[in-house]
Amino acid sequence: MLAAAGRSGQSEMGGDGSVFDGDPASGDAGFSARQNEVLEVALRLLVEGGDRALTTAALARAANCSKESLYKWFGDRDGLLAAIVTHQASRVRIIDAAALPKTRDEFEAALQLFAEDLLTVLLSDTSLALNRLSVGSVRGDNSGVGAVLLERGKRRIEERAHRLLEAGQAGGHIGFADAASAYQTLYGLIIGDLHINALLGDQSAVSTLSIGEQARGAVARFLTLYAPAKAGSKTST
Amino acid sequence: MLAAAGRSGQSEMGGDGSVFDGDPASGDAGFSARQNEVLEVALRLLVEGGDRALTTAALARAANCSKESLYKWFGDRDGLLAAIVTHQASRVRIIDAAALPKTRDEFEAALQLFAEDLLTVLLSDTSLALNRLSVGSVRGDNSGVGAVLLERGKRRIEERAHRLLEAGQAGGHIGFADAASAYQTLYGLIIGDLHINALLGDQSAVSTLSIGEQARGAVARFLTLYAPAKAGSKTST
DNA sequence: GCCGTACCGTACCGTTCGGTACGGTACGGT
DNA sequence: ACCGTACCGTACCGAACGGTACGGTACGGC
Repeated sequence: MLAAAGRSGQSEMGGDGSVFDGDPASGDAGFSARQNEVLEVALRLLVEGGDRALTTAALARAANCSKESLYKWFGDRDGLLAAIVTHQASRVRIIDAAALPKTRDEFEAALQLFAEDLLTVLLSDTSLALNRLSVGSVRGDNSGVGAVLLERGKRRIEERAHRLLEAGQAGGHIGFADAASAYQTLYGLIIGDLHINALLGDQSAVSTLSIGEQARGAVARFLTLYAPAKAGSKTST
Repeated sequence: MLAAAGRSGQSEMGGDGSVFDGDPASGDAGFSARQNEVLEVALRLLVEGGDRALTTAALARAANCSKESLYKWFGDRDGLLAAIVTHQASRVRIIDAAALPKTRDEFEAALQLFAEDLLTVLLSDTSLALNRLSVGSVRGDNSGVGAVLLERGKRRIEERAHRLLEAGQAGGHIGFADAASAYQTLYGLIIGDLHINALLGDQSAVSTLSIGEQARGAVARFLTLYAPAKAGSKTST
């Protein structure tokens, strides 16, 4: 199982306004060019038609490749799904370390950017399709595609957030005792019930509020809660 | 489609500490005793084995009923799934109207109870299985089991929360301009990323923190944000 | 005693899908 | 000219599943 899945992050960069890399074939993750091409088509099928639309036959036909090649490359249908997740994860921009915020304004801006990125990614058609797929394939003791998505997607975002929070505390902009708890609060404030609603097919999800507005509100609330020099909260628990 | 699914809420009651009714066959929702019995078995199969374990043949065998009866009762496999969701929704206790909180302490207690209930329900095996099922069956333009779950499950909780928040504002315990926004904040603070993690099969979900602790923290943060007479927050947005 | 109703158990059908096998082709190396 | 590699396209197989049909049985009404 999981025949082809190696290599970790490399060659990160991001400059434009999008969270995704523009070039469909740039986010190498250990697959050949042809394989990435096929995975791209698979992803498209998945987004358009959901789980059941992604049959090996349909993928072979849509991608102009043979089923035999699919099984040679990915070994298994689950291997294919895992490969899709890995492939997509390598396409998401993760602003790495480097320019950690120093001033208060920089910190707030970084927080805002993180919130917007999180919302953009989590509510994108691609991510929703992938999450639906992963959620649907969790069987009892786990260890399926869901685990792959958790590892390749969520964990990385979580790490970025942790670094950001640590930097904020180091700079004296925020104060917290438990980083994990603080992160969970931040996540909750940003996402709310938007993600699960979107996953369940509720179209109204974000349309009411722009992503920028939603992110701004979340950041403001987060700072209200965790900014140290402000109001006299007794920090329960 | 959706052959047997009528009748709305009726005969609500709840007294013990659990969020679920104890009697498996009490939460009538328009189905006969035998049908509820079968739905109960279906729910068990779904929880134990996920989507793919719930085949009509397997259900018929496990519940000692014939496939023909299944199709007579629920018309369709989707009808069966919808019936399962409806059936389970009728089993969840929704503390209705009546004793709305007056004093500040009552309000906080009600908030705490709401948070604990929400966590208990959303992280229960049953709810997770149902959510996985619903999420997995969202095809493009929606209108599947996901919609049913949204309508029968989430909306009702949302309404309860709204009444609670309104009561809190009426009593002067909290202040907000937009109820929907306040609810979303409350939801986010309570759930965070626990729900999606649990849906993806992450066992560690709640084990770290007890539900009571998690709820307490969320309520404290919510009150910090929305209590009017406390610190001088400028209520952004 | 007769009939209708509701149900069970089993067998059956058509379709779909994962996975395999086979023949054919382009291409680069030697 | 020959061969290995990598690939495509198609056909095929076996299993599983949704859905239907049929025979049999318990039971209540009359």
